[in-house]
Amino acid sequence: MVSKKRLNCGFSGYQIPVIPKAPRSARKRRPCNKLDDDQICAFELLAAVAGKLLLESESSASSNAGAPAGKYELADCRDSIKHEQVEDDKAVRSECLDQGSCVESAYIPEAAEQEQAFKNGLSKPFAENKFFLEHTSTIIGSNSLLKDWSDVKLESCKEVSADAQLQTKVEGGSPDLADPFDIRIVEGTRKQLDDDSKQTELTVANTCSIKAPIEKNVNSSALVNSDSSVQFPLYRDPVPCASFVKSRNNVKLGIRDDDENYFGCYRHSTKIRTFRPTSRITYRRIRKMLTSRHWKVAPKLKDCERSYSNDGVKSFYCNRKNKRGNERCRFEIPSKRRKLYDHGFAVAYDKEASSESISNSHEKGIKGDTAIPPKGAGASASVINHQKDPNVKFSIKSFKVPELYIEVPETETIGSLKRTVMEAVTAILGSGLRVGVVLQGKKVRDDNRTLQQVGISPNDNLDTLGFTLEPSFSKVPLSLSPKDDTLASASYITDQELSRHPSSPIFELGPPNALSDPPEAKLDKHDESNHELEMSPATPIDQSADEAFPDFKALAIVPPVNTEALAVVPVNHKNRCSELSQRRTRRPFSVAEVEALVEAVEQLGTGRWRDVKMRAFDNADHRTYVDLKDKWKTLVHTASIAPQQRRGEPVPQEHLDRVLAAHSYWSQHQAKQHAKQYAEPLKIVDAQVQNGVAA
DNA sequence: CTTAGGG
DNA sequence: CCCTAAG
Repeated sequence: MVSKKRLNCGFSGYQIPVIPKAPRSARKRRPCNKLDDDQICAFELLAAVAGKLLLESESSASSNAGAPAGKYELADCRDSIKHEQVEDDKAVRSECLDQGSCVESAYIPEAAEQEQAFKNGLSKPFAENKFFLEHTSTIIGSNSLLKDWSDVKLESCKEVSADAQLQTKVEGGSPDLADPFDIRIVEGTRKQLDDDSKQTELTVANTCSIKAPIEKNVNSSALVNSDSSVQFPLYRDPVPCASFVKSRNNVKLGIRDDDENYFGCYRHSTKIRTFRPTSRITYRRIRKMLTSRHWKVAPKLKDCERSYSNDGVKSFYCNRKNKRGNERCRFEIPSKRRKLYDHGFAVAYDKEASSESISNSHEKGIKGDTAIPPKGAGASASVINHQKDPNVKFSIKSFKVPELYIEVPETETIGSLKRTVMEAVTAILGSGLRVGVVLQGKKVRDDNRTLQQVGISPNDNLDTLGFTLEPSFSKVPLSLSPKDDTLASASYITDQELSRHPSSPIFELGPPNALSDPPEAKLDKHDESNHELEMSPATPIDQSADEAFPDFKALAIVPPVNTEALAVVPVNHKNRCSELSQRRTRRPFSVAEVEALVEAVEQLGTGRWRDVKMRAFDNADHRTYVDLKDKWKTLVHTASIAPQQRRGEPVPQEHLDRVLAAHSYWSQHQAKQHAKQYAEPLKIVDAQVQNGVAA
């Protein structure tokens, strides 16, 4: 098996999404993938286009968000594209949709190849077979499909003739993609394309790279208006700066997670066992399983960046290294992320797309209900109504973001401050966002109510309608039910750990009213399959002990509306735990913890970590006996090296001396008989009392 | 599940 | 911290 490390490192900046490109010889033989390569190819091409577009736009996102900034060259897909007709779409669909494994077998094995192909494509586009996608266009996946595709403009260098060709084919009911390089889809072809929506749909469903975007947008199909521009699904990772994520910037936001791992308002840490359906062990086991699966599934995917698949699970940790008052808060993002790409490349794709959404949303506002500008701020949304249209159309200029509290030393530089703010924002975004709907100043909490019921109609002037973004730092555990959430919510506030660690949080981020008014969300009726993802009243609560939580479908999925849409992408329904495999946040041991550990080991000796754990860290769920063992290991090492070589928070020499003494003692006495465990230690300690430590 | 160790 | 082999 491929080494994990290899998979995780070496990436800087955005990574190239592994977009399933063309089927190569290998893929063709893929047993699981019964789809005609051609079918996929056609879509893959589009996917590639979209991916490329996103990549491109990413770099220029800041400058020209909404302006049609020229065209983007697409990677050459010649090798990978097949030209044949799309066949029985139904057969195809049932086949792939019914077996989630299809995704795996279809893409994973060749991820490397695809990636390479993609890169190659980027580096050496064929002059004659270039595809262009207008910058302003984005691809919207929607169950209604092709009609949206009509908004995507693919231009071939060969132009007109090719153009005609395509249209002709389309009309024929089966778009012949024999020469994908000559495809040109323009507005005028909309209708023709509609005729083939079925086929497209099928293809989409079976194409990993596109699947995610589509499924997300499926829900919004109804809202997609005639605007010629197309938008990408907006729910993905809003973090614009990948480097942030990857570099372990330790910024602490809004949460306090001291040694005992508790979070001010959003995270609840203490014993969640009560509410936690599964034990830590079980949880870890799950993680483990998922992890292994992950490798199998997407051995080539890099996971330097976090992804936010709507159904994925991600962990979000904010922890402060220690309680020293002058220390800056930290927000650590696991650098070694391991994610499950249950949706194949969807994740990566989404990731890239997010940036696009960001840039677009700024200038163009958001249309449809799934759009959420990661960075929007201030202004609320306005609603544009069109008389005859039964649909309520929204044009969200920007979103109001939750309050953000940041505290930095006055000696900080502006640059540093900016960075901090950026990190804070990133943290919010990274943790997932929820959309809140505010009507006439009141928050509309019932997700099950229809627009009509709450008073939003196409003919009304909904000036009082607004949208907000709410951070969802924590995720609702997979098996946690709404009820449980409530419990958890109540408990976290009184978390005993809060009192135990009176140190004040340096950062606070998120809705100030988190405690009193925990964000809530009702389950979407339509959302059976997304059940676990539903946001619940306990959303803000954290399951401190666990590293990962089911992710909400933050943005994209928030306002799901269309039930059928889900049917299109059944594949991921059960893969909610996609990101359970994240590495735990690093939690350096505090001096106090070290002391406690030393104390316990002196008494119990090494080799009885479980006992040590119960004795000294019984209430620290985040410290497993393995952790303690590891810590002891490092302590011994630390104690045996020169002080200059030590890193991290310095451990008092006194403690280190005790470590060496205890280590030495227990090494000789090996695990003595239990009868001695309490007597011996005392002697030892006494013998080492040089430093005045009382036994 | 625990330990012990390597990574 | 993670992962695993062992017991």
